[in-house]
Amino acid sequence: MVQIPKAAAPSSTTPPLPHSVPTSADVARLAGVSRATVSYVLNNTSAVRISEPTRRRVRAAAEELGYVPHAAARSLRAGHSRIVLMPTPAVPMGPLYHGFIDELQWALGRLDYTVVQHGSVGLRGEEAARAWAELRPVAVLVPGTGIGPEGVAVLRRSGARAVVTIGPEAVEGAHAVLLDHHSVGHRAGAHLYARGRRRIGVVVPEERGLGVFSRPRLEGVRRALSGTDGTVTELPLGYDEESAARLAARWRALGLDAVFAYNDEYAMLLMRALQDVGLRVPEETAVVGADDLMLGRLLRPRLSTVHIELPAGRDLAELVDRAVRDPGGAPERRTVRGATVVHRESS
Amino acid sequence: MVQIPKAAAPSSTTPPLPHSVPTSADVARLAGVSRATVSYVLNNTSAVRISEPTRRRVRAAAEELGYVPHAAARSLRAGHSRIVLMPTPAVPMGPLYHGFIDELQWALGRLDYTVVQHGSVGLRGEEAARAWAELRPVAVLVPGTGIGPEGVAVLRRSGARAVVTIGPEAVEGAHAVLLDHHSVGHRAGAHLYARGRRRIGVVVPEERGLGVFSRPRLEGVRRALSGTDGTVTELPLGYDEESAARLAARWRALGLDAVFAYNDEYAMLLMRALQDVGLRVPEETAVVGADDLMLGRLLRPRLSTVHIELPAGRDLAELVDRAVRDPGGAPERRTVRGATVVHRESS
DNA sequence: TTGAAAGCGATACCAG
DNA sequence: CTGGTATCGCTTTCAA
Repeated sequence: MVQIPKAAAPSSTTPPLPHSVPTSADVARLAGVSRATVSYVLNNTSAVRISEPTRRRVRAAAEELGYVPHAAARSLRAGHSRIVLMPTPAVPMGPLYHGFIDELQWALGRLDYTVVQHGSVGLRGEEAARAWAELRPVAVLVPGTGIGPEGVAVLRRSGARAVVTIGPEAVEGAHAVLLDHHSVGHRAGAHLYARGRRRIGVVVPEERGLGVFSRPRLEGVRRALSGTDGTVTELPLGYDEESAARLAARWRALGLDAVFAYNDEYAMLLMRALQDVGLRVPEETAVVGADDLMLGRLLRPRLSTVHIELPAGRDLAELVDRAVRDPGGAPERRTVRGATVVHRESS
Repeated sequence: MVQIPKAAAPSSTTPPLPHSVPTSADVARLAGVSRATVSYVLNNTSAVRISEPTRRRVRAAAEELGYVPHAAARSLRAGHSRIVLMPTPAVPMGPLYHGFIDELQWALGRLDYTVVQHGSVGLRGEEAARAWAELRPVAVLVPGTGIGPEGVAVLRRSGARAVVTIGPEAVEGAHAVLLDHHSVGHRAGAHLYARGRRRIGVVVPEERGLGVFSRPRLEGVRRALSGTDGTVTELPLGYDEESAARLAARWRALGLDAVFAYNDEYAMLLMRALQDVGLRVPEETAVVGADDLMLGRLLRPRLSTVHIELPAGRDLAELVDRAVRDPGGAPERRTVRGATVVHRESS
């Protein structure tokens, strides 16, 4: 552990500042009052009346010293924090997800929570949960499948009053926002079938970690076509031009008349490659993406897509807040079924 | 402030757990040793030799109770944290930036820092700095222009051993990674001029907050053309199809033969709109983007772009680590000049 | 209206 | 080798 001398010998570049961080005791000393009074004034404690002159002296002293309260000390004393922890997913997420996180963060901020994104490098399961628990968050929002029942238990034991998973499956003991990837695939499959397509390809990204999302989407397409004369073909695809070109090269051999491309970005990649080998979209092959990015509207043909209605950041923030206030409540499971096909020109 | 009873009356759904969080004292009690010994064992303190049987008893007790150390208490005692704070920029950032952040977070994690992203809702300048300072981070990485010299001073006074700004301009007292947007524009301008274009438009996004980046880029184009027979026209553009369509509708009237579109996303938006009104790219109008996203390679014509060489997350992480270990060192200013034109088909 | 003091959880010194 | 104990910065009774 690094040694930090409490007061370094003033270097020549920093003349007059031995530079120890001011505490409330320093403020008290300067204002000529007790630390208690400082606390009362700075927190506007209503249960106690402090004379106006005293208040002014305290505030002035705090200002002069540049006093900033110490969050860790405060929450140690209080016995709880306002930290909402969000592990950063190891998987590269798209713009849809990033937008969602931004909104959520903003909404939680409004409710006076401090959002902490924690990149847990290479830790998994219980080990990761333990690392998160050290921060004693009041709530934990876990995207994807970064946690199991044991992990949830660890967090609850460490005082987390709410654990919410955001992903394809629920976890014992935690609240869950269930992103129904299955229905995303199902909608896409049904749409393509309804438009007369029968031999349907489904892109499965090769990027590791995406399987959690792509598998249920694939499964959804399968389900949509089961019992019909339609067939489903799995198409591994890496997110790069060569991979797409390779796939496009053997496209005619595959004999497919439609493809659900996992999401809009893979769809753009693949559609481009198909057009480059002379395939006509949608005449010879229909293409459907997902996520409804701006991008899709700009393609020619305009990309059909599955619009996914993520929960508003505000709603999720309120779910968290409710769970924190009533930690005894039964785990809420909220399934997001907002998948709808946006039919444009590519299908 | 919310009142949280220390031990809630066990609700009917949670039968046998009054559920107070285990502390090192609990572990000590269960293991039949003192808290000191627990600390020694759990931290593998080498200065002190503890007998193997005792170690086992302590570890077993910790395991049984599900003990997790309390980060706040620890760093309170230690007098410093390993927190690196990164305020989330209020401005919507693109995939380039998100990738950079991910990498940085990962690299800092490897150096055993805890990265905390803090969404400071609506706070600005010194006020924001104060909110950040409450967490007593050992270092603060500020993207964009979220902080001034006073803010830096607040953070340093609160014990931050390194403040690094990542953006277009340096701030007194802080280390700086200078993203040279000026040269991005300059490169684009010079490229277009060299290819015979003379009446050059420059897209300026209407989205608020992007001005910090777009202004220097515009200025760079101006500089590249100053003293030549080329002209520069400022083109406000919102990130939506209508705005692009409006701009495209009056394009011929503008009499431009080239446009630097701020970045690849705006470039795609605009190029699409131009093509939709029958303009040929690049014959009638050349288009250049920036950021070198995958997206650009997929467009037809393939999008020329300015590739921006962001510092590797690893390098920046090392800069932070160095600054933390030697807080007296003079502020490093590292200018990122890695802007190079990638000439494809649209120019 | 203000002050003294206890204590949150963990660590590290100094005795034993 | 192990156990008291002071301490980090802050809040909050309880007394004065």
